[in-house]
Amino acid sequence: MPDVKHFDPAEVLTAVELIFWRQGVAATGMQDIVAATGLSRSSLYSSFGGKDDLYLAALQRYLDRRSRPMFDGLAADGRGLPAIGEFFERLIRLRCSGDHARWGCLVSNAHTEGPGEAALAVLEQHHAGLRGAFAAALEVADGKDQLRSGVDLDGTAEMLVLLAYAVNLRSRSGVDPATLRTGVRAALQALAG
Amino acid sequence: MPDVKHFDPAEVLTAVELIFWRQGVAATGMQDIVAATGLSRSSLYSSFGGKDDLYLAALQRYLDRRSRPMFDGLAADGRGLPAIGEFFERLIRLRCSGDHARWGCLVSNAHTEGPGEAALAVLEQHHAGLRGAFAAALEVADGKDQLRSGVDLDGTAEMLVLLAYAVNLRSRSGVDPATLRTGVRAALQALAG
DNA sequence: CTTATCTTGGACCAGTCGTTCCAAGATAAG
DNA sequence: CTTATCTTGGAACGACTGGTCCAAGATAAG
Repeated sequence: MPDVKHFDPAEVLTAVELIFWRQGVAATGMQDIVAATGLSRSSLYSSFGGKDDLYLAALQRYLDRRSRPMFDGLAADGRGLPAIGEFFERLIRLRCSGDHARWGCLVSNAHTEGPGEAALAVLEQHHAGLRGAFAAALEVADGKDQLRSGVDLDGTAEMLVLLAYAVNLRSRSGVDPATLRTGVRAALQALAG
Repeated sequence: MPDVKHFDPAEVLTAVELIFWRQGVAATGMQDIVAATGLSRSSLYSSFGGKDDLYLAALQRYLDRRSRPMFDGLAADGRGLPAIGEFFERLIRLRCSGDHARWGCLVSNAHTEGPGEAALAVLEQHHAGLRGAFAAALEVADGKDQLRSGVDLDGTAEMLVLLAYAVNLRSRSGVDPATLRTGVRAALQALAG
């Protein structure tokens, strides 16, 4: 008897994710979302709730569909240090060129958007996921004797996560990707000795 | 003949700097600035221009009065690696405790505020200043044989800058300062070998 | 086709945005 | 004190904010 939705929720959330990613939450009005999705306010509010709910859903979706696959790829890569190098290489390319150049990372950007409790939980998921992936790659590297002796694996995983955040942040300023590469390379060389 | 200003512009700019620093540009209304400074809109607009001009002035002031002294202190510190370690120690303490805990760094935060040309120029000044300070400290460290052989000084300076940005960013999530310290310490240990 | 139920477009809400403007107040030279 | 000039408080501006509401439209079971 009832009517059914005239749109695909997943598709809509992707559009929302993109607009928040590029512009940030504060700079994005519901009007922009209406325009970007083609939906009316009624449909948006009845299906997703208000702006904050929309943002949270976009954040979670970004983590699940964009970040997590990268993390999993890194964790599953059995090469050790080269896997970490390639991760950063891909990250820098992603952040500085292509469709999303200079957008940074939606989750990193969220740090400066005055995230609420729920958003902070997503940040924590993101951090733990990336740190875990680095830790896995470092353990492999250690097993393959790719690391200098005496390297603190936990601390180094944390350091690499920080480096990734910085790449995300700095990419929004339009920094030269070569500059980012020199920084990352210096970190990895210091580990390999 | 003319009247004179009934306030101290420097004092007002400090209040503006604090509010932008804590809340971000987008989340701060002119009303907030009126309340924080005690001035009326007329005085604000006639003396400083609009919101964007105020932000730019606050950004520049932050760089000159807060960042630059830290940079200069680091560059002038003759101890080499320990100077870098203490810089990060002070940074983490500043970002995670005290009056400005969880505020991050106004310049780092600016990356996600859709900075215009003028603001980007300040970001560049900031980056160059911090990088120069790290480079100076690294050169001292190298002269004192505190560094492993084969360390790329330029790349390492860039890496340390990235680390500082990440500390600033992550501090806004309320991260445990001890976690930040382990990451920083891992980076420095990798340099010292 | 009827009917019950959900969705949808778009008008509409009060509140806030950054900004402008002007009369009233303050100032100091003459 | 007069007067010229600048500053100041506060009202007002149109545009836009996130959010609500309801009549009209779409849907599919009976």
